[in-house]
Amino acid sequence: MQLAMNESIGFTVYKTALKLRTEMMRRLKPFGLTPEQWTLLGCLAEQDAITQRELAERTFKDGPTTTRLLDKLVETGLVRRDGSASDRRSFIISITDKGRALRDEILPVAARMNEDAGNNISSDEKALLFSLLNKIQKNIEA
Amino acid sequence: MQLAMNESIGFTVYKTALKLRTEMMRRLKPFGLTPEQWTLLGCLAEQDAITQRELAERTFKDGPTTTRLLDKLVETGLVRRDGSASDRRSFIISITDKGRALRDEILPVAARMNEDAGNNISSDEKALLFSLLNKIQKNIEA
DNA sequence: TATTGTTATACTCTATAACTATA
DNA sequence: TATAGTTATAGAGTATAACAATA
Repeated sequence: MQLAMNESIGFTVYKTALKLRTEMMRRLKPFGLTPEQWTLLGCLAEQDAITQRELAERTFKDGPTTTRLLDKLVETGLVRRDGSASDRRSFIISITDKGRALRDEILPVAARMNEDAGNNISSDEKALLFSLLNKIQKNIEA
Repeated sequence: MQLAMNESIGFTVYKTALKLRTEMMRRLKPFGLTPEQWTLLGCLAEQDAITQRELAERTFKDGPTTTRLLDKLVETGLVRRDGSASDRRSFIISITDKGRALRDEILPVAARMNEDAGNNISSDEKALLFSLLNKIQKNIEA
């Protein structure tokens, strides 16, 4: 099975993802954020004032996960939930000044993480890696 | 951030891993196994009668996680925990006949999953993908 | 002293389904 | 009917620590 597992795309990708997440979690710990919370915060820093649903789609998270992650970010004052004027079912999610400041602090850490993960991997190889991973995702959705 | 997220190795690998796991979970549901339980069962089918510690190392799971997963597999009668004769601290983990039968049933499903995920990806590309993912893991460990 | 494995705590995230409120 | 979001439940992972039994 050692052989078969190492030939499994799912197992190999999953194992790599867990290691990456664990290391990112370690590096984000001083900032009090998890990798997933950071994904939302980083997304909002680029695209502010979007609905919860749109945020969920952009970060590829499902409804309940987004609700819980946002609860935490609101609780720590990094993000704001405002009722939508046009649709009273919706919330408009915005990043606060505190959230933006924290994001600016974390940005170099995230960049460094990406550099470390991609050490000794050429730009061409990285491009191919992204393209293959995207192809795999599309294969699964099909 | 849309841009930055798609340039992030961690985010892209993680997202791919989640999609793969979700689909695998769906396919394993009729057999009553989760992807992680399947990993243990498949490993044992190839390498029977190993210690719990060795199983954990082969599947890259930590102690508490392995304990919990094995509890479930023992409970459903797919796996056996026997005390080791040579080291009375250890358990020898074996797959039962029921476990082996289930494994034989699932094997083609797992193979099909791997084929589907790797659709339209050449052998050379797959080899490169595995090599890059392994390089990333080593980068993180360093 | 070190190792094997268990137990416990406290979080985190994901998937799914059921639910409320609104469109 | 469909959609936005919440809540509840269950499985999985991480981190940490403490612990018993054995080497």
